[in-house]
This record gives sequence, structure tokens and C-alpha cells, in this order.
Amino acid sequence: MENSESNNAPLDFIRAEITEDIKNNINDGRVHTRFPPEPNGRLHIGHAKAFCLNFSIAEEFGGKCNLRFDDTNPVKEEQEHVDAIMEDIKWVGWDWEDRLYFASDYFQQMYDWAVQLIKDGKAYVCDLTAEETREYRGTLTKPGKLSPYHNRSVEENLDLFERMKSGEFPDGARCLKAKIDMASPNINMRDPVMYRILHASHHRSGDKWCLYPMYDWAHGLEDSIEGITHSLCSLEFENHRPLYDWFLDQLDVHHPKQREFARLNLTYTVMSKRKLLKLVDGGFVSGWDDPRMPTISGLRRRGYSPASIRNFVKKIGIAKTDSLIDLALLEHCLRDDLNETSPRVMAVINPLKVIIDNYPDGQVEELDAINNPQDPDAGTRKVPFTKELYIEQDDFMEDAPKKFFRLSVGREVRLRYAYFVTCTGIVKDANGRITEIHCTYDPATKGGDAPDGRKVKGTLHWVSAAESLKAQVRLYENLFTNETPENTENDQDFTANINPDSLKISENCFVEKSLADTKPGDRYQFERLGYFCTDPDSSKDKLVFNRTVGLRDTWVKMQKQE
RNA sequence: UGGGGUAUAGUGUAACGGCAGCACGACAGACUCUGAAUCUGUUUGUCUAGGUUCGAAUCCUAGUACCCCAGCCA
Repeated sequence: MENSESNNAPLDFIRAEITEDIKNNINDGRVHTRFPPEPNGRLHIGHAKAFCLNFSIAEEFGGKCNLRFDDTNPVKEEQEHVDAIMEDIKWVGWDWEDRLYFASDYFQQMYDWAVQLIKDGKAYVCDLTAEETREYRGTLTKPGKLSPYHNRSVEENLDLFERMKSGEFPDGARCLKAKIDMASPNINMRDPVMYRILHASHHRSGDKWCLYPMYDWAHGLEDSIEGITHSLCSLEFENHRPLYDWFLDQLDVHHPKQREFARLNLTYTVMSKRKLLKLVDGGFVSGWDDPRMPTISGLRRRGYSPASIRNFVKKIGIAKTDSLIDLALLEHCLRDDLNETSPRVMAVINPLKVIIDNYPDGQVEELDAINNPQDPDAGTRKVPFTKELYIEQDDFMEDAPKKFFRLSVGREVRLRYAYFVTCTGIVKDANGRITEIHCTYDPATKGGDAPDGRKVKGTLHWVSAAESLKAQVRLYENLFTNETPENTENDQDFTANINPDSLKISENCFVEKSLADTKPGDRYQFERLGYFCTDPDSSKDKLVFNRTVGLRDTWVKMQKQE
């Protein structure tokens, strides 16, 4: 980073160390990171923290960041996830250029290095079953004991390992272990498994291998091969760092630094692969891209912008403390960006018919409306005004308190960009429900300003009854009712905390005509309601919008206080 | 109860022996053709107990709490 602004900005502990490394000319001052997802699920906002960290560090320090799929377990991984993951990272705004790598491409090199360790007497083939291995490993407080196969000759190990590779043995019959220390207080160092036999077809290497490397053995090698300088991962791998270092030291190859940071936790959200999968498979949501999911594809469909996600990640910082970030911060970043970038439009979700009694029948006036007050370059558009309109049901109250700035019989309000109107009466059906309200308008207030300078307290959004489009609007709330969904009563599953009202569909909505050609993914602010985006289910015949997030609403807050 | 890690406002995150700051939230007000945005102000914090020091969030000692590790998962 060369600008002075960033010199003043406090650095997180990782950037501070990298700055120091550059100063000390470690790796010739080179910075090279990587994001290594396993293609066994979709990326979520927690992964965004990790990949934004890796890509932005590379960018800031003039280095590079690789995308590498850590595909060492063929039984859990799929090409479909590989494609989705690449799409997600690109969408958030990062580019790995020509540096797309797969751990599976390094299998031969890893195998050769394993042979080298065997020759050096640092690895052996073990015939213990998985269960026996567990017994030999000992416990947290008791040391393990040496495998009976620990002292096999190099020749025998070489022969057996070769035959493991050639497919002679069934799954689980033998494995290759590193010879380290069965008494180590760090359980990861008690002769960890390097290879297991898996007669499974790999999504990239097919049936070439029936021997697959374990994470601890593979990961450092992958980093080393790619010339990574800083291998950033989450906290639970801190216990594995001695092993990461041990393998690279034994091989005497390029040795990146592994550094660990706390993963993201968000209130009202689950982040584990297992739980996300359960939501999808259990039919609790419509899929990985359900707008209530914290997946990148879910956020995208919900209407989040890439900038809002990047900014959020920047704001939460990087540290080693376990933390739980308030969803409100994510939503703040969302609104912050959408406020600047979203065109305004008028839409009515719960329509209430308004008849302007003194407005000419059949007349249509095209009024000027500002597209984005935050952005003068966004220009203006025309909205049609007619005798019959819709306003929001919440914007009318029969017995209105003084603090209610909206419409009530005898009160005057402004219809945005249109006229001042005064309510003269209401019509109810047999059940006492208000079916329509009657108003008069003041022709002198056209455009929304009164020439006599009189003020109104309230401005309402509206839509012409005849000159508008019908739409479906999907209103989302938190998927969970509990800040920490895994906290349940009576040992229930986290799904017990699912919010039954997380999705409400409003079929009878009306939007401005200017939305006729909207495309999936288009984002808008529906004035006074919130930010919305067009869903992929939307078509010219049936418009469908998702509520991304509501506007801050001090009126409902005031009501809740009472 | 072995080992590894972490403790700063409600939530995050700075301060690297020298005035505990910033963001989000909450609260109050100003402004407003969005009860939005914007602006202003207020509130709340160094895990505990000792020690070193002119001076400690920071160094030392002893505690406490929480997280991670006993997959042939990553």
C-alpha cells in the first residue's frame, strides 16, 4: 500500500505481520494468498469474509490471490459446486485471472513426496483399522501408543504403499501415517494419517487414484507448490499448524506462513455446511439460493449488492476473538449502498383505493418524479396521475393520533410529486372494513408544492389504479426467531427456531408502469417501503419482487414503544 | 482434568508503557416532497485479584470465563 491514507489506518494483526514480512524482505517481499474452498457445498457470507480477506490483501500489497479447490475427498465433492463457487466469487467482485487451481492436479507430486518421506523413515503403512487407530491415539489426557506397524522396513512400506496405490486393497484396509510422536499433547501430531484408500470416482481425476491425501498432509503442499506466502485460515486450524510446519520442514520445500483468524458468526443466522444443507434438503427453504439463506447466491437473489458485502467484510475487521456480528451491521451496509445506487419507484403493497372526487374523469396527467435524490445524474421519469389511485392501507387511519402524519378524514397530505389532497370521507363494507376513501385535491399544488406556502406534515406514495401494473411481492424476515438459532429449549434441533413468518407473499400489489421492462436482479427502492429487487421468477406477465430490506422506520418504532 | 487459543461499551473493532477512540445499535434533537437519507448531541467499556512503574488495556504473577482438538472430514 503506498498511499498515506492507509498508513494511518490501523492494521489488523494479519496485515501488520505481512507489512513486517515485506519490510524484512521475506519471500523477496512477495505477497501471495489463496482461497481454498472444498467443493462440497455453496459459499456463504462467512466464506465471503475469508475470500475478501485473501483477495483484498493481495490487492493492497501488490500481490496475487489464487482460487484453489481443495478437492481431496471424492466422496463429498461435485463439479456443480465448483461452478457455483466460481460464479459467486466473481459476482462479489474478485478475479483470480489465470490462477485457477485444483488440489487434485497435485496428487502425483504429493505421492512422490510421500514416497520420499517413507524413504527417509518418516512415514509408514499402518494396517490398524479406523477403530483401532482411534484406540491407539489415546485421549486428551492420556498419551497414545505406538502402532504395531510403526517399525516396518522402508522396503516393506514402499511396496505396500505402491500396492495401495494400484488398488490392491479395499477401502480402509491400510493407510499411510506420518511417524511423529504418539505422546504429543497435540493429538494432531500422534502419527496422523496422510493417505486413506478410497475406491471412489473423483469429479476431476476420475478413477486414476484410489488413494487420497488427508487435509493436513495435502494443504501445506498445495500452498507450497503455488508459492503461497501467507496461508490464511480459520481458528480451528491453529492446532494443526505444528503439523503444517512439520511436513514442509521434513520435505525442505517452500514454506508459507499459516495464520488463523476467527470465522464470521451472524445473529439470526446459521453458517455451518451441515445446517445449511439441512435447510435445503429438509425443504425449510426453496434451495441454496432462497433469499432467506446466508449463501452468496441467496443474498444475490435477495437483492444484496456486491459492494455492500465487500464493505461489510471490511467493517467487521479481522481478529482472533470468537465473535457474533449483529445482523443490523450487514443491513446497515446494505442500505448504505442501496441508498446511493437504487432508482426510486412507487409501489403499493397493501392497496387502499382513493377517489379524488373533484378530479376530472378519464384525465391522465404525466407528472415528473425524481429517480434518485442521491444522484442527480439519474434524472427524472413520468408517473401517471388519475382520479382513482391506490395508497398504502397503513397510510390511512380512522381515529388517528396527533403524531400520525398521514391521511385521516379532514386531514391534508401530499401525494408525492402530485398534489395535496384532503380526505373527505370513507366507504365501508358490511363488515366495517374500509373499501375506499374519498378526497379532494388542490389543483394549485400540482407537482407537490403549495403556492401559498402552506405545509403538510405527511407525504404519501401512491400509484394510479388504472395506469399501474399488478405484481407479487415477497416479504422476507429473519429465517430464525432466535439470535443464536442453535440455542434451543429441551435439546431441540436448530430448526425449532425457524421463523414461521420468514416469508409472506403479497399477491395484490401495484407498481408504477415504469417497471414494465424490469429484469431479474434489478434493484429499486420502493419509496417509503424499502429496497426491492426483481426475482428470477418474474416475467412480463407476472412481475415478482423480493423485499431485500425495509427502510428504517421510526414510525413503527414509535408505535412499538407504546 | 493434556494441549492450543481468546478476553476492551449492547455488538464488533482500535490504542503496541503516556488523554480508552471508531463503527453499528439504542436514545434525544435539527432538517426533510421518502417518518428514508443527512446533520448534531447523549449513553454505556479495559474479565478478576495482586504486583512493577511517575504512569498499565498494554509488562509480571495468580486466578476466572469462553472457544478449539481424541474423522481414514476439511
